[in-house]
Amino acid sequence: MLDKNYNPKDFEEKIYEKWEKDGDFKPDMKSDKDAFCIVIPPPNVTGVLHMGHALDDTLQDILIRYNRMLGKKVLWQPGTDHAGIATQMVVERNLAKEGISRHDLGREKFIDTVWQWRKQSGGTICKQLRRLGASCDWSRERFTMDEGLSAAVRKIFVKMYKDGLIYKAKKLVNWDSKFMTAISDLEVVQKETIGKMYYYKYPIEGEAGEYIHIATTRPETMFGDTAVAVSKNNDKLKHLIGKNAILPIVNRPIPIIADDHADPEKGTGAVKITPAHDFNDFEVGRRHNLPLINILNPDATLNENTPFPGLDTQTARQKTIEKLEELGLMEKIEDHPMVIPYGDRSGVVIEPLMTDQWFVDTPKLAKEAIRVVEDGEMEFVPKSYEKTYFEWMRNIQPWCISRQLWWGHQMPIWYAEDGTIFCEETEDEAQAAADKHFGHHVELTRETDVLDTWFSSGLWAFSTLGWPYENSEYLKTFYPTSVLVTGFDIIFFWVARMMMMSMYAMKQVPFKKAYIHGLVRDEQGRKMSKSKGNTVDPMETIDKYGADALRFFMAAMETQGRDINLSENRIAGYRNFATKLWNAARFGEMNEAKPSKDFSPTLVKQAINKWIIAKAKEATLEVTNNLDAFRFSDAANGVYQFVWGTFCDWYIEMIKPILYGDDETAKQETKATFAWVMDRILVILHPFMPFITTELWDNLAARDEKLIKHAWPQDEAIDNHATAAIDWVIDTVSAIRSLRSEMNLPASAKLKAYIKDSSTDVSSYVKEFSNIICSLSRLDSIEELNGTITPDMVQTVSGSTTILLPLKGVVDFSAERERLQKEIAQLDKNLAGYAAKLSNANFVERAPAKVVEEEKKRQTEALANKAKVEAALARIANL
RNA sequence: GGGUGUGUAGCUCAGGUGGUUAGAGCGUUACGUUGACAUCGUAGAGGUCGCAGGUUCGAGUCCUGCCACUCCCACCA
Repeated sequence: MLDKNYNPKDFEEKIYEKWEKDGDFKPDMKSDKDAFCIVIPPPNVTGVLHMGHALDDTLQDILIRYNRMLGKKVLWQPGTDHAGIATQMVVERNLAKEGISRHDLGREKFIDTVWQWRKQSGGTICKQLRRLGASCDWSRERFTMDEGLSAAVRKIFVKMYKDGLIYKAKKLVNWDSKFMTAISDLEVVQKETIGKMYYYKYPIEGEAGEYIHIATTRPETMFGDTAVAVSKNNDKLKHLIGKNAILPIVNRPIPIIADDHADPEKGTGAVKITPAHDFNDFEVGRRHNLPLINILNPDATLNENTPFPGLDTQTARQKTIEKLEELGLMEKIEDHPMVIPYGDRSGVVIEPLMTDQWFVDTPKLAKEAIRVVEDGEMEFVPKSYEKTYFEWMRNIQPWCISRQLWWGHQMPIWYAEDGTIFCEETEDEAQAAADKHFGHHVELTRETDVLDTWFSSGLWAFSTLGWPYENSEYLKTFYPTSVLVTGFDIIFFWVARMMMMSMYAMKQVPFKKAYIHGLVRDEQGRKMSKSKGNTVDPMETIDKYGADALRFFMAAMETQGRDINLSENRIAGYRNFATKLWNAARFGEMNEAKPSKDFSPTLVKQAINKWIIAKAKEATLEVTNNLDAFRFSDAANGVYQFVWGTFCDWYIEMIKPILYGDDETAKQETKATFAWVMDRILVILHPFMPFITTELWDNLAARDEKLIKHAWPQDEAIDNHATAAIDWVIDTVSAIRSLRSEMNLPASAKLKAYIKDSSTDVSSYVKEFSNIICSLSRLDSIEELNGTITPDMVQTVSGSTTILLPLKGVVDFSAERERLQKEIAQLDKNLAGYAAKLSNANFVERAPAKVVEEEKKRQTEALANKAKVEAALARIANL
């Protein structure tokens, strides 16, 4: 017996545990069916589930469950990411609470601490994914720092190094002074701010009283200046080219050079050049062979190349200005809108800094990654994201992969004392290579830098499947994977890197399709963030409304290319939908509608049952087609509409007279049909709402087979002729209900109704369905009009059918006249439209014959209806 | 500066290849406790589809321009 109330808490977790225990998420490797595989975008080990995950993983689970039911060999490969900076940050923060820094511990102990920390709290997000219903094969859970995945990292790294695709270079990189590491371009976020523009002047060497005027937003960097640039087309300033300016405070002469980087229209037309601290200046410096002077320490304080060693940049800036003012060189300070780079994780200002770093030659790797998308080997859904991808890939810069962190994959690089580099997968191999190279034993030291987290994530599609060491059945079976589902915000971080790394390592795309979705925003459409305090915890939502409601919300709201605004109201609405289904199932249970093995939908005799079977098959086809096209909202709304609007609102109401009547044959068939349709609903709803569907499946009958593995119905014949009769009943009932409501006929008023229609079909419908119609529209009786229309009959028209209600004494006829006038006005409006079209020779000649025919039919029908309404009006003219 | 997307009912949004009277949920109005469900039912009100042109027999849908907003990338000495 089902509980009176739908209470997801009672069964969701229990059901999940059973699935997992029974191994239902594992692919049947012996099956000869097609493979279907999704690798999960690995959440950070430090992470907790947020609404973005809830969306991403719901969509994946829908696809996974759908394909599993299609009978494919299905693997959803789960795992987590070690998330270098993020994790190190969290662990360091925890240590800081005890007053310990990572340096107190030393590298090895610190890394141990991270592993310990991962052990105790690393499983949180995977537990939360289980609450959501994610049917991942947890027995294959991977972590980017696992030995297997680390082996993959080492192998690829060495191969790339030997292929010349990884190299070390001294370059200007984005430097994060909080973590004291280089970061990639993508980890820098630009923020608009109102800063200051400082105007001051440098004296010209040997020309007393002559100055060159400078404008800068960062005066403190002047100690790193090694030139001033002026455009050779700058008539006002070009005479200074070739002379020297004297850098004030430090009194160092620097050349005034000609370079087009200096735009005569901007600032003062003269630009101070600081090659070691500005990306543009670096290029200018290279063109002119300028020396580089580094003025910063790794923590972004000024160094001993400046008069202010140890001061942070802000303080040094003030000091510099004071000095310039003392020297009488400061001219003015203006507000200036500008964009300042910040570290996306650290939140501190990013400094361009000259350091030795390791790079991947991404411009080279991008070529194949671009080609396979051009050739359609990998498709973006929606397709428009291709453009974003191409745009970025075609302008890609070398990727800085070295991080001066501790938590991550230490690079497999060893240095001999003379600096010779040996890159091998193991220390022994490196040693052997070094010894051979030098002809004798040499001491090696290992590179301390670790790799950017995204390096190992880039291998995720094949490293999780066992590459390179396991001779993996899984790799053979599931690679390339079927589809990747992820947010547009990590196309560059991850999708692009996976494409490049996979094409390089595997010579095959990592996934055949990439489904890209938007962001989950708050109710007002604002981005959710902890700092704004507008985040909603999916776990709380699940506690309150059930996982099924949250999942269905995500599916129903997911339309391609748009963000989703979270709406608690709407989630509650989908909880109500689950309640509705629950109660429909209870209705079946109370009426002993049990699924029967002998039942075949093709043998059904009664129109009502034929009708619902055809509708159920239509709904199935709709869901199937939409899921195949990744149209999640259309798929979800299709089931929703069928369950609530068709099955509950019409079918259940229509079969009540049968179930409470005494035609045993009809009753039995109806019960069996009900059960069949209920089962069908559970099947097609299962990918969206796995919990309630399973709970009902298991409770409504003894089953041979689990719902999660039940076959998805395919290639069904739909009897399109089976629906006409019941569609007519629905139209008729709707028309009568409207009429009753518009005329304010009390619900208690039991009425007689007459039907007038020339069609012989309708004659038989009236007899066959009179009890259904009466029950649904609260009539005493309904029959064909036998005789003439009496003046007190109020009429309404539906299609070719005229419905007449004798209402003498029940109704205010002036209101009825008004209603009929309104109806005539509406018909006139439509008729004018039809006439305009049909009298247009162009339309009649050029539109397809079918369209013209339809238009004529509509016109004829409207004319007939108008005549009827006018007649009705005439009849009651004097009442 | 380069690129992308969006603008449809009070609100949040659907409307693959142009073709009935433009849909849903929520909200709202009226009625209703009828033997699954008030987490409900029935009926209704509510839209010049951002603006202006164009293509077409026919445009919410295609094209051009404009307005407003979103996001991404680059850069601003």
